[in-house]
Amino acid sequence: MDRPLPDLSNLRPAGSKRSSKRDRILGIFLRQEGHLSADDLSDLVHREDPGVGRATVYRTLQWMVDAGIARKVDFGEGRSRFEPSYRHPRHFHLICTNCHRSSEFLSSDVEALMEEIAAARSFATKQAVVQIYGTCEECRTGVKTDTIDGTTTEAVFARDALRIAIATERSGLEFYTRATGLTKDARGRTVFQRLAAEEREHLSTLETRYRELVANDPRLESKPTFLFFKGAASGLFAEGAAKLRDGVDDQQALLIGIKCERGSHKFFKRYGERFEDSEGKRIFLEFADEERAHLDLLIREYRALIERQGRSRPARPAREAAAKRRR
Amino acid sequence: MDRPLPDLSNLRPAGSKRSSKRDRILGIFLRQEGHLSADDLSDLVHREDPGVGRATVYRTLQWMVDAGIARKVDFGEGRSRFEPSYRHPRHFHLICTNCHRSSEFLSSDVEALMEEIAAARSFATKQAVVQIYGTCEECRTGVKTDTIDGTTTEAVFARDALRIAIATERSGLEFYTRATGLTKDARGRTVFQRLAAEEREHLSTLETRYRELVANDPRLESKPTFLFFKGAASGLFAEGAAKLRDGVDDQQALLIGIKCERGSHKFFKRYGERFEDSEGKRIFLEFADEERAHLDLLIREYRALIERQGRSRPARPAREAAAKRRR
DNA sequence: CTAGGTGCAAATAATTTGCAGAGGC
DNA sequence: GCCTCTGCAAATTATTTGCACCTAG
Repeated sequence: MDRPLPDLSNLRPAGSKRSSKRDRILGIFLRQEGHLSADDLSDLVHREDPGVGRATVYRTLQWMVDAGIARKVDFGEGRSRFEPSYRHPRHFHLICTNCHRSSEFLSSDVEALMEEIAAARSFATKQAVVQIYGTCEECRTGVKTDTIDGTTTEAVFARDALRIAIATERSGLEFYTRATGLTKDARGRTVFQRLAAEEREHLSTLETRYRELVANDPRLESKPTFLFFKGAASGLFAEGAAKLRDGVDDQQALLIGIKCERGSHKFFKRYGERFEDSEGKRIFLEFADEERAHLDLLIREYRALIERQGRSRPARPAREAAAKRRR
Repeated sequence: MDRPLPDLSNLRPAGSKRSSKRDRILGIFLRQEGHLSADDLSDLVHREDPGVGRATVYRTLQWMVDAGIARKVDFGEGRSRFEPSYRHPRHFHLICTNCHRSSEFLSSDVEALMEEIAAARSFATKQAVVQIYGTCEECRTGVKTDTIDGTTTEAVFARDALRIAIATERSGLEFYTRATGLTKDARGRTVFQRLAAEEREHLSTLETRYRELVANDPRLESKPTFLFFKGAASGLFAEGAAKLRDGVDDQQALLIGIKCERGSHKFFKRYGERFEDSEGKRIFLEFADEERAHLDLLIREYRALIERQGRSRPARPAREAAAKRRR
């Protein structure tokens, strides 16, 4: 279970020096999993090098937080804990008040709601803390359960990112397949066909990647969900496909496709951007690019259709909206 | 702005005694607004009665938390703060890292998501903490804004409860009005008519109550939203009304109505129950009862319709489901 | 009378700081 | 050589506890 350790050799916050002690503390910190308190870390360091003072550990932790290597978390125990942020997405916590272990999760839905609330209060959010206190399954039933700890978060996050991307692709594929069948205009049909083919191809790429990831660590598949998302993106296409069923003309079909791709692009971009470098981040960002390409294709096609039809009235707002989203 | 102070004379957690000091500390605590630290409170108490030791303040605060009079909150400052829980619903916080003030909010949507997440991890939730750290409007723009503090939370909560109830009633009224127009069966029409009439009546009751509340404190109306809900309940009826527009038969209309009332009842009940005694709580619980009555009426009518039609097949599952929700 | 409640001072516990010496650049 | 880092011990801050005394029930 050795994690690739980051190359932090160039990491040096403003006006700070390297030092062997600091390097050692950092190394030990990154090698640990879970949430260490300053004292925990100090003890660990002492075991390897008794000549390191507690104050230095505190100072180094502060430095790590400033440098973005670590994050301070507070579980209301009257002391701070620290977690590495390298390749470790920002997340929320479920905290067992019985065994004092914590398990991590992320919810795009909760984040979206918090953003809305902050916006409603004109509050500029810097950071959000979500902590659910209670009793974990193991403490209640005695049955050992697969957990997500600091060591596995990254892999589980990548797994969930892939799952979401795959679900979205599937949903998109169905949408475009259906749209192809419905479109009357030959040119429009070609576009939908092309998009369907692309989705199919990406889908198989993603599925292969998923299989590889799981093959790497077979326990991965049974780990609980880390990223909760409630179909934020994949739901869009399902909704779009449902609308197609109600019967729409070519122009409407394109508009629905545009809406889906735009929403999807936005979701994946936003999610990809908020993470530290990680596989999951890369999956989201790559996927966002693809959705973006589809979106551009659809918009181009939509404009062409409008021109051919001479129905330019609805074109203007759509183009403006598209331009706005882009800035 | 004097708040009615609670009658806590009988308040006495297991094996505890009255004492004049404790009463004095409690009184001062309840008279304050905002989130006091133990030291803040200790200083306040000293001003009135210098003969009270800091330790007693700490002990009394602990006692208040045990007795459910106060709640401990931790804003990551390295010390605890306390807020009164009497007539003060559990809530979440927006915390300004600049002026160190905090403002309160509640989101049924966030809570619902957290419940789902906890359930997915088989985690028994005891308490949830949601804190949004950032910069408040006033600190950014310099413009004073209406805020919600400990003193006003209860009134704002009541206002929001009424607003939600009113929105739901409006939405329900529209639903039943439309359903009345659509129903072919005379008896079914009577039921919808009756429900529409009831909604209209309740609506005017609620609106009167809202006007009274606002008349009591004119600043109330401009206070920011405390309870965010995203149409959790009122959205149901809008959805139902949309379905009616697609054309449904009497039986389906009843089923849609049942679904709406059930969702609405559940929402208001759940919300009402989670609060300490307060106007908002009462509004929610009364409203839940009303929705419940409507639900029963609709279910009764649905059964009668099924019997008359001799189409008993779908009746069974619907009744069972209804029975299940009831336990 | 007796189980709590209370003040005071001392104890803990987590974290910070002053200072003199060590070490990176 | 200068500026930062480091250890150590002392200081600070929030909170708890021991103990002798006090008070409500």
